[in-house]
Amino acid sequence: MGTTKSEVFSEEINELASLFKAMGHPARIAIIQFLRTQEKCICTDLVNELPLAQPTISQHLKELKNAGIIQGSVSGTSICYCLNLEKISVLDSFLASLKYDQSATCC
Amino acid sequence: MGTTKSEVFSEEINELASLFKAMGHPARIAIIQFLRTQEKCICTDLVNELPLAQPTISQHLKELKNAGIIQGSVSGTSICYCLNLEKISVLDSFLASLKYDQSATCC
DNA sequence: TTATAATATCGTAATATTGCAATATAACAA
DNA sequence: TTGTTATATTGCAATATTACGATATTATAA
Repeated sequence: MGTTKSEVFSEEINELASLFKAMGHPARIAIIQFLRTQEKCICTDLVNELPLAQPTISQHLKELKNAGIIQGSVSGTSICYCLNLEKISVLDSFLASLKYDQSATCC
Repeated sequence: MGTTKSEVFSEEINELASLFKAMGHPARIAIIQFLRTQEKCICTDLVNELPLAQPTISQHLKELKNAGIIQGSVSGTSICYCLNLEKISVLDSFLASLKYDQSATCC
């Protein structure tokens, strides 16, 4: 126990869950919000922006990257991290599909 | 350590993160998907539908309820759980706001 | 009352996550 | 080369999550 039983669920469900999970942390939401407002984003900006240590931020960036929510391209000594709108759309479509089904609310 | 440093983030960010977190598990996505297709939903249906033990499903339902993503009303011996579209909208709006900001993609 | 059925709670083992100091790496500058 | 700056990785302690058996609760039925 302690491990999520992902084997028993469809790939689609697992993908959605891991995307949501990647966004399920305040630091990662803050990172995403900051990325939205920046033309380019390098990690140092985040270290100055967020009240977390550099290794912690690096770790959160890695998780967002693993989930595919952000992309990073090396740019000299720094790195440009950006949102991957395709993945955002996957979540957005899922949520939208819930909203447009009226029978979903019965309580 | 081991605890999320929520104190250092805004309430808005923490609320978004906890909603995303609540959806960040395949069983909970499956529950939400199942709720979407049902007129009414009682827990037994889920126990038959999902390959998880009853206490596990009950626990996941509780987490979704705590986050406000579903609502439950007692109906005799069983319980009718339903989606709370308001919370879904909170997430949906956040994601939509990311999509409509073109400067977000620079990589 | 006694049974039964539906759901919740408790307790706990296994595992995952979080945060960070220390350290490593990689690119550029002097 | 030697520094310096930006980011990543390692290791680890503290805490959280997951899954489920056992058990409790609650509502109705017999």
